[in-house]
Amino acid sequence: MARPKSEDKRLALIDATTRAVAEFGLGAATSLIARKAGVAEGTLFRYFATKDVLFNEVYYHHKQDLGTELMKSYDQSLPVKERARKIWNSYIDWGLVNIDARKAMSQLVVSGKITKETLQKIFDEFPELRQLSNESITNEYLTCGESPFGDAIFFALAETTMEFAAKEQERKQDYMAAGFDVMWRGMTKA
Amino acid sequence: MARPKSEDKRLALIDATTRAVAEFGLGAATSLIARKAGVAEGTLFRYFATKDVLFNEVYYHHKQDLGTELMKSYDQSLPVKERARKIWNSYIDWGLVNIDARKAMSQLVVSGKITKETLQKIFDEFPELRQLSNESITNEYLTCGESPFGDAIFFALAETTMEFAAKEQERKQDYMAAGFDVMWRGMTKA
Amino acid sequence: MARPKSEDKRLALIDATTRAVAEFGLGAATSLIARKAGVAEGTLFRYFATKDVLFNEVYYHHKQDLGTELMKSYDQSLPVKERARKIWNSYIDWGLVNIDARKAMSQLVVSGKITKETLQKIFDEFPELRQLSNESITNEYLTCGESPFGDAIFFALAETTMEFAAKEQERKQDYMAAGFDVMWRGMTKA
Amino acid sequence: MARPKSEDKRLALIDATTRAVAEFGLGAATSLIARKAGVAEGTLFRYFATKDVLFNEVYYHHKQDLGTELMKSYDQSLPVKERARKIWNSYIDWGLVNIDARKAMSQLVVSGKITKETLQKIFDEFPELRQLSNESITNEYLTCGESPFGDAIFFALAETTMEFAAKEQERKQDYMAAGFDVMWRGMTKA
DNA sequence: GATGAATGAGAATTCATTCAT
DNA sequence: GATGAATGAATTCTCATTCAT
Repeated sequence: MARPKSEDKRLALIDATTRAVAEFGLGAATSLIARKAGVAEGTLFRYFATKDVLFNEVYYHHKQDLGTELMKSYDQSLPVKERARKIWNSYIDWGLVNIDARKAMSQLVVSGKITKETLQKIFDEFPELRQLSNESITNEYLTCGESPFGDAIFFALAETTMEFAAKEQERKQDYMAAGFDVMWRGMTKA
Repeated sequence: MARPKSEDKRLALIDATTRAVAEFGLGAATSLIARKAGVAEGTLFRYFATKDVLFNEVYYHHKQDLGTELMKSYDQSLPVKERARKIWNSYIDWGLVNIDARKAMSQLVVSGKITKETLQKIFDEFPELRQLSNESITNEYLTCGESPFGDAIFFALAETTMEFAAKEQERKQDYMAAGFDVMWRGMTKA
Repeated sequence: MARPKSEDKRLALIDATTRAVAEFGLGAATSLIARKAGVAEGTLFRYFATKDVLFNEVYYHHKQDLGTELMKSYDQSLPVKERARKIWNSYIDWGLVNIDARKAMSQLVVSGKITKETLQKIFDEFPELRQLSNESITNEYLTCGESPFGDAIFFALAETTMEFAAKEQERKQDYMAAGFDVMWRGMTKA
Repeated sequence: MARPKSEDKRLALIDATTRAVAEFGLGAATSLIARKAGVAEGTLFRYFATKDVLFNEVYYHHKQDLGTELMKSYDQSLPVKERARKIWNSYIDWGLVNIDARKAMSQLVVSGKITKETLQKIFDEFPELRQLSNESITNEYLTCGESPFGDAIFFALAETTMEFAAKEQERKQDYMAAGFDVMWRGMTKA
């Protein structure tokens, strides 16, 4: 098969990259990453052709992980607001657990190193989640179905909420509720 | 006293850094920056001791510029909502004019290279702006005067709005209004 | 286990450094050293973490070489004076053969770049040689067993002798004998 | 006159260089030296055309200072041995007082940066001192009048003595006497 | 005559990537 | 397939020296 030998090593490299980027930024050396992953310097390049490819795969990996996590909370049977709140809470929780992933990704997004292809792949993968924001948004200034802006706002608010919840974990519940409140009141009509 | 150090060169370097970082990320070489600024490589280091110091000053410069710009729109005599809207609009406008600054800063914030001192200096500089969000926020989950979280949400929403307004400039007014709407409804009571 | 690190390259680098320092002083560029050694610039730093580490290893290498050489002349069965003379002659000879090493080391010793650890390592390595000067020194002003001062004098005289012997190699025997004479008469009683 | 304005500044620069080289080696930056001397960076080069010229003048300055100091102890009326001892003691004392000068000079001598002209100038300046060693040396292996080697040995022993006296100042008298003893016994006949 | 801003050629060191083992 | 030695271009930063003020 095309995929090289060990899936373990692949994951170890992705994990090591996440931690290295969280700690040292995008300038983290590939040799450091390899060391953190417990593999040889050269091995990294057998799994990922270049550092940028590695970065894209790291980004994709975590986004997918997050998406999967959120889907577990997606419950069609719930009323829209409760459906949204469950997703929201899962999102914040994921962020608090995957601190390094969040740090690494915040650098990756703005770096310009994540390709359109990577972004598209993720976009395509969880249509249900996007649908959710479509359902809840009702804003007179935006034509209906203006999902990308709604998505972005949802994420932006969630990111902000996470940041504060991470800093003051004991007030996590407060921030979670307050953030959701802002999001919900902001994005839905009356 | 020989030649005085030139404020022009300082500004040229800050501007060059902004453009270089917007285009190439934080890895942009100091030699490139110096070339863009029209000065010798060594000159850069007479104005900024290290690349990180340069980055901090670039960040500070733009934040201050933004703050000053917003303060021009700050009109105590207006009702709170209109006061907030004027600031909001100025913010979005600033972001659309200073595209490179915005790109550069988004990388700088998450990079971990901006020191606490720099952040504090900016924080201290525009107390009126922070007061504004205090006045408008009324959220049952947040104890009154929870300004930092409110600030952060304001900024996060504005950033998101800018991004979309920048991508589709012809719909700038729509995004501006929609963004403000989300912010206002989200952050104020009823 | 891939290629092993090559002892040849290590030695080539030490040799190249010795020659470069002898010719250009401690300011000799690492790029020049690498070129002289026939390796890439980066390679130098895989063998020696920094230029200073390289310098310490160069110093250690030659001191050890010298010590080993002297030990070959160490003959316990000879009367003390003859034992000392053999060592002395070996020392001068070593210096005349290893001209670059001597030049390089004279710069290294006074540079302050040789660490205490390096000096200690060498000190510990050839106890017999230090014992020799202990045996011969009998000076009424110094308490017996004042070896470090005796050692230093032995070396200082030998260095001086080498210098002159190197400049006028045809009179090497004269300088060798005269130097030893000064040393022996100076350091022993009657 | 040819000499530029202030002799004070000249001396301040020589002194600053001495201290800077003692502390940081020959790599000490000219800007640091200027700062230590309390003058502007550019001023240094109005007094000394290049860094190497500066180094030569520093060397010359201290050697001359030392020579002058020794000449104060030169007393033709004393018997040779006592004449020599007084000089010896002055030498050691000078070294203990001028620690930075000694450190700086030890680096300068071996650096290859001191020109033949500088060395010659000093050589010519104190003929009496060289004569002294001529008078005292009587070594069967060295043809009479072999002054340079005798000089060198005298200096080498004195340097070594200084080093130890500097390290253990409370035993200065012991080292002074022991060093002289070695020198005298070594260099004179019976 | 003094100043210190400006310069740009190097300096040491790093690092993504290649390739012999 | 894995390894890690080797590479050399690129990077940040330094510094002797020049020259406008």
